[in-house]
Amino acid sequence: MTPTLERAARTDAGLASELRVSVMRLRRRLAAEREPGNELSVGALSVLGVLFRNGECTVGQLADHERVRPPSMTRTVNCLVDAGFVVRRSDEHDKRQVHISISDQGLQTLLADRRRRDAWLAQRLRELTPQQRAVLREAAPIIERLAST
Amino acid sequence: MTPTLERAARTDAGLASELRVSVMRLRRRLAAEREPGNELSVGALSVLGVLFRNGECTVGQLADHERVRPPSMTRTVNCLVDAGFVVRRSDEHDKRQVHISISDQGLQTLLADRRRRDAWLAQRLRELTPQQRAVLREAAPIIERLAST
DNA sequence: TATTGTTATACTCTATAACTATA
DNA sequence: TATAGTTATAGAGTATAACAATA
Repeated sequence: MTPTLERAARTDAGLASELRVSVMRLRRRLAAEREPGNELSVGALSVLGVLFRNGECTVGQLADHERVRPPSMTRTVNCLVDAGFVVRRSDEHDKRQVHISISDQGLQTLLADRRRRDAWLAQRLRELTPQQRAVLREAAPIIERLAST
Repeated sequence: MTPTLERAARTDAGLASELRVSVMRLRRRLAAEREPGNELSVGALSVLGVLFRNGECTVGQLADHERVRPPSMTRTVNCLVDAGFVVRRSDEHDKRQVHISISDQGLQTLLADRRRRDAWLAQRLRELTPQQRAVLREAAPIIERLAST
């Protein structure tokens, strides 16, 4: 069908190119799925997820985990604090550090919001074959690993 | 190892969540790989790729293909025209339409730039096992399809 | 001096709304 | 009236540089 693309994908560079473009497009599509009036950005939701899974983190740890610069994470955390979804706590021993943890309200919002945000993608996934879903199930952690290198 | 996550990924909603976050992170990591002084944005490169593969397109077709709004595509095309990488051509029959095609300079830049841009990801891919690369080779077109639904 | 986080500022990419020209 | 594209403007998310507080 598309011999040039298929051949290209067999090389590392061709696969890199294909994967890069497809990831770019899906991310853009996902970002466009935000519902009107939704106060949580994609990045903020991701931070809530980290706090939920890993527990309390410092701003620096969150920045490293999300692969953004500290000022960007400060801004995201400010939004979450203003919304009452996380709480700041100063470290007793090293007063430079600020610990962030998810609040009850943040947890409830995370779960509800995640369900809502994932609805679009989950519906698209349901339209795939079980084999295709199995491929993505294997691919997701590999992509995650690529991103965290 | 991570029983909660693995269990979650077996449901469509869990897979959606995992895939969404990993795609977000990889995209951000890729965007950060832009070399200093590089005049081509990720979106502009993608447009050059479309023109290379599909030949001449209208602005509207490019906007649809890249899933952006017409004004965004106009801006991207303007950058490419200014750089001499594409050329505009008015339709003879319907003067509202503008056809865009890649120039020789654009093609050379596309190929060189793609090699350079993919270098980081290709290196990461080389660090994977052949099995993992095979999974990604299967996953890329599925992800592309998810994005274009 | 080095580290942690914040503030100030600017850049990139995208969107919506309003507009022009053409059909 | 409807369509293709552009211009004007705004918003979201990110970055770098400079700064404050603490170690």
